[in-house]
Amino acid sequence: MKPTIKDVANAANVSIATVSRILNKQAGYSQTTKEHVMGVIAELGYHPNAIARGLVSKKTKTLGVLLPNVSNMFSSEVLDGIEQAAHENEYSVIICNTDRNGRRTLDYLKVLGEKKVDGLIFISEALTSEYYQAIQHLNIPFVLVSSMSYKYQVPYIKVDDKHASYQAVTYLIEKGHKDIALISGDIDDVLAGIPRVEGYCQALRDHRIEVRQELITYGDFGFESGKECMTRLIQTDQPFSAVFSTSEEMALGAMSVAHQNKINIPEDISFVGYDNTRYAEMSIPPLTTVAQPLKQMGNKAVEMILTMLETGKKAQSNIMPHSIVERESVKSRTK
Amino acid sequence: MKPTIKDVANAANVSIATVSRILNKQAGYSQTTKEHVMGVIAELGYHPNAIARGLVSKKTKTLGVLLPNVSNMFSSEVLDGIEQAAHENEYSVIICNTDRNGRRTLDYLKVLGEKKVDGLIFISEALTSEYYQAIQHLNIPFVLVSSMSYKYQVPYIKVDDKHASYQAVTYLIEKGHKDIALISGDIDDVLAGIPRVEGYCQALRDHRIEVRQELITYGDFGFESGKECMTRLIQTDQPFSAVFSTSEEMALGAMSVAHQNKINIPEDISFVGYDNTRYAEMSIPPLTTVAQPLKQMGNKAVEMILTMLETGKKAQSNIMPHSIVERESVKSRTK
DNA sequence: CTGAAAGCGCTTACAG
DNA sequence: CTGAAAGCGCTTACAG
Repeated sequence: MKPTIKDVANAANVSIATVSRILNKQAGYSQTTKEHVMGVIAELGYHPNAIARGLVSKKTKTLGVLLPNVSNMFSSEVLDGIEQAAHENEYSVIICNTDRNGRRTLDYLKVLGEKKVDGLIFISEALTSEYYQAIQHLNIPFVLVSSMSYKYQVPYIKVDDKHASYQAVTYLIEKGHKDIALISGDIDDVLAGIPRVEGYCQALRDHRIEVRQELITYGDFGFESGKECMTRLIQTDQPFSAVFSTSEEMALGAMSVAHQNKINIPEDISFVGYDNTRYAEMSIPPLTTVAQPLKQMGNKAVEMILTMLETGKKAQSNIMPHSIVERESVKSRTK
Repeated sequence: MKPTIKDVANAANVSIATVSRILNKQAGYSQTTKEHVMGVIAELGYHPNAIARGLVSKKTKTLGVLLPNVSNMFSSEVLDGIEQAAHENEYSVIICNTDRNGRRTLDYLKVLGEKKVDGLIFISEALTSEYYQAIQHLNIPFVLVSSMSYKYQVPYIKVDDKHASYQAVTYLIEKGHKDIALISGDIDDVLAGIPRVEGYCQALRDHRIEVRQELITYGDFGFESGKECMTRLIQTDQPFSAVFSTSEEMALGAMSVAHQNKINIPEDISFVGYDNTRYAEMSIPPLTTVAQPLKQMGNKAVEMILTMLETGKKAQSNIMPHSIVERESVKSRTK
């Protein structure tokens, strides 16, 4: 069997207490015994049992992350950042694919509670009061990524959606576009839906361009819905020279439909996306897009959890900077 | 504080042993006491501590998965399948981003060992003898996904790479193509590199088409390398009407370069990819590709682990079926 | 500088 | 059908 702390204590002729102290770099042993014990540990190939340690220390050095979809670039890149920062700080991460399903989420919350994770990260999930209660009960730090709550005071980290959207549309206007269609996510989405629509409207108004409802369509952030929206847009027969899509996937869907309809990008219609996942540069043509620093947001999220773990206080929320990454999907009509 | 098993035992006036039995659905209590205890549990909002349970039962109900890259569609989709099957069987999954780095991988293996995961899954990682030794030492079931080992008898689950590649090229030949370029992954890659090149060569030979080295290029499976390969291919000045790329990302990279060079797809050059991640259908034009059942492979991998956990015996390896998914990136030149 | 002992929250023989 | 007790592998006062 695998050696335990007892085995090394016996072999080294010391008590398990001093082995423990040495392992945990606490004070209370001479340099000599330390060296001797370390030798025995190496010799025996001893590794501490994190489960036993967790039982007494009440710390598991693991974080739970709940996300709506693992095979989606947006969450993947945030997850990448989380995993990286976690590993650097010697934490593990357990992933939970909620599928945006309430029961599933609550179920995961139960499991994570039983497994005693030290902290929780929600990626782009709206925080229902049911979730909030459950987490409150767990009594561990948690943060929201690309989401926030008006009702509860929960630390979050996100981009200013309205502002980002405003800038994207302004960018298009500055490139000489006036007839700009919008492909938005869910209208009911208080976080990634409404604010981005507002940013769009505001930008138009600030430039004295009329907001036309026929040019606004609503999808669900996914590829298929982007296709549907674009199809509807084409069918309205309203002319437009550019489309701003509030997710990368919808932008790609819209571009596919454009391509099917022999619409040249950007000659006939310009496109601006949102997110800046790896696939923005992989599309044809490469997508100009509003960039969210996804990986950094993931890093930051674990930093926040760690701070909360250390200080016991709520971390401060962070609004991350966004930017426009110019590629080749927008045609300038200014000259 | 959170109630423990002791609290419910006290409140219910029974011993912790019977509470434990009820919780674990073992025999040894009357229906009456069961109901009574369940009532107390609900009332107290008691949840068992999985860490304590794990310490005695030697089972953590968690699996470790090591993958070279989390923000990559291939691994993401396999991971999705793993997470799903794990959750259905009440297992959690800890993700470890190895970055194809030996030290990192070994480090993760150490951590996973200390955290006592019940099983291990490697996604498209070559099994070095160093890894093998380390895992052997852990003494837990593990399986390889989209990989295998000639040296060690480790259960794996993958597609027949050579055959899949053979079929893709044959498909192109049947569509009337003779000058077919190849964009392969690493030449040194015994698993996803060489076999696919062999399949390509074999298909050509079987159809009495000369294999020309100038038409074979090597990348690293990534987008950028796909671009580079395509650039080189164009520069050789050798004519070709189709390219087969052994990864989706490289195919997308190659298509981007084609687009930049005003090469029409598929009118001028046809493309066939490999993997069939979600992005195959999202490209312009939608990519015809060799499909690997990624999500199913993930499902299957956990099934194998569970079987090994139950029977204590090595699971049988699985060769999963591949297929050609026809989309719009190949032009037929037969008529 | 070091050790004996209690305890973390469970499960599992063992005894009745 | 039920309980007392040992034990899983650690950490942490406490005492010396």
